[in-house]
Parts: sequence; structure tokens; C-alpha cells
Amino acid sequence: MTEDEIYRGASLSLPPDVEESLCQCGGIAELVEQLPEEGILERESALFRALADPFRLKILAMLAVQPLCVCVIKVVLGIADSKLSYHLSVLKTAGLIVGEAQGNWIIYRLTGEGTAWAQQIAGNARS
Amino acid sequence: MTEDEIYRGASLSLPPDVEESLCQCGGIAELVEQLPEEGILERESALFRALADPFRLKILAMLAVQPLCVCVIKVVLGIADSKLSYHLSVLKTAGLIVGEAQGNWIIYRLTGEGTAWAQQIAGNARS
DNA sequence: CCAGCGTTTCAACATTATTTGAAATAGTGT
DNA sequence: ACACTATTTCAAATAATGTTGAAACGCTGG
Repeated sequence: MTEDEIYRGASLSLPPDVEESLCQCGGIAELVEQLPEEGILERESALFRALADPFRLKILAMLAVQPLCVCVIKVVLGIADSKLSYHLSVLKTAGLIVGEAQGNWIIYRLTGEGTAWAQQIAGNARS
Repeated sequence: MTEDEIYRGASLSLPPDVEESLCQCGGIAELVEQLPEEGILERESALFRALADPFRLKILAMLAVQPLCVCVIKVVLGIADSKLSYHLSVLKTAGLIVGEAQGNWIIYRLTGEGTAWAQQIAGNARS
């Protein structure tokens, strides 16, 4: 069977309900049309990967209260410097936080996107 | 320095702005109060982990169009059976999809939570 | 310039997640 | 009971992420 046949659903045996609603939707080809582009899925999943760790969620929650320097975050989390630095770098790379040097310290704050996610997380936590 | 001292912020040298707003917030102890519980962060990060893969996001997007059996998803994604089965199991474990057997087939559909996330993803994709 | 502090970087290691192919399960029609 | 199809399970191989401790960096105050 050719790829074209597959995409029209011609040679795929399907459960009746799926087959019917697939046809109404315009078949597999139409379905594929409606999916987000590869690049977008790539970027979105990268964002979710950055959010996929309890330490990092906790950092976002803290920064939602107010901007903080690394040493305060460290005391609250109770983890080693280098470990914290790693997690901060993940959040930074994902564009959720930014750090601004201030003398000896670096003060981290949420970006716009970081703020949005911190709110969403707090919202889900309530339910 | 005792843990108590640390938590009151007594013995931590901080950048002036951070120190001031921390005091206004009620110090580190107050900050800690406001954070979500450990268990909740655990569950939320697990959810994000399930969303942290392009294949899985694509599956959610497909199921947002209509419920589908494994064989259709497989054709669209173009991946091996066992690989697809693995990703489906991750989404299922996370409570984003459910599968219902129908004769020889298994038809997957979004759960309520899965629907909510699929919409959010489609929304972010637009921007 | 030196010493101290807050933070990051690095490389080795440990842990966890994903991929692969083969075998198992379960339903269907004969 | 058999052959067939759709899907899952399993264990081994691979890849990606997270952790650790030591060393490095940049700033500040003496």
C-alpha cells in the first residue's frame, strides 16, 4: 500500500466510529493539517521539560513572591550551590527567569512568561 | 548560626532591596509559608514531565480533534508500535488520556485534564 | 594587590527516560 | 482449535538529565 493510500485512510481497517468521524473530519490528511508545526512542539516540550522538576517549580513559586538572590533561594531549598546553579540555569535557558547582578549578588526575578506559569502552577495547586 | 536565625534572615547578608522587601513580606519564614506543599509540587512536576515530549504533545493535539485508535496515531506519527505504546502509557499514567477497548482496537480519548492541556498547548502554539 | 564572599563552571558519576526488537496477550473470524 | 490483527510488555541498549565536589570567576573592601 502506498503512503498516499494510507493517508487517505484507504487501506487502514478501523473501528466503525473512528472511521466515520475520521471521514467527516476529512480523513487522516486533514487531521495532519490541524496539528501544530514540528518546531512549535519542539519549543513547547522544551518549556515543559524546564517545568518538570519540583525544585524548579519551588523556585518559580518563591520568585512569584518577590525577586531573590541565590543565597536566599539556597537556604529555603536547602541544596548545594552547584545544584541550585544548575536548576537556575535551566529556568534561565527556558526564559522563565532572568538574573541581574547587583554587587556581589545576583538577583533573580520571573520574566513575563515565568510569571504566567507561576500563576498557573499556583492555580492548579489550589484545586 | 542556628537554623532559626537563618530563617529569620538574621545572619544572612543580603542585597539591600532584597532584604527590605523580604522584611516587608515577613522574612524567610513567611516566604516558606507561601510555597505549595511538597506533594503538590511532586504531582505537578510529574504532569509537566508527561508533557515534556514532542510526540506526546502531538498525540494530545490529534486526540483533541477526535478520539483515535492506536493504528491511526501510529500512521500519523510514523513510529514503531512499541514506541508509541510507551508514549501512550506515559500520557495515560499522567491522567491525560484514557483508552477504551473496542473489539480488536483500543480507542484513546482525552480526559478532562487532557482536554484542558490540549487547549492550552494549541493556544500557546498560536502566539 | 590580596583575601573573602557569592555564584558559576567543569568533569565524573548516578539516575532516569527513551528506544529497540522480540515475545506475549487478547480479541475476531474461520 | 487455528491463524490473524491490534496492541502491550519486557529486557537490553542508548541517550538525556541530575548530582557531586573541586576549581574558577568576578566583585568588594582593606
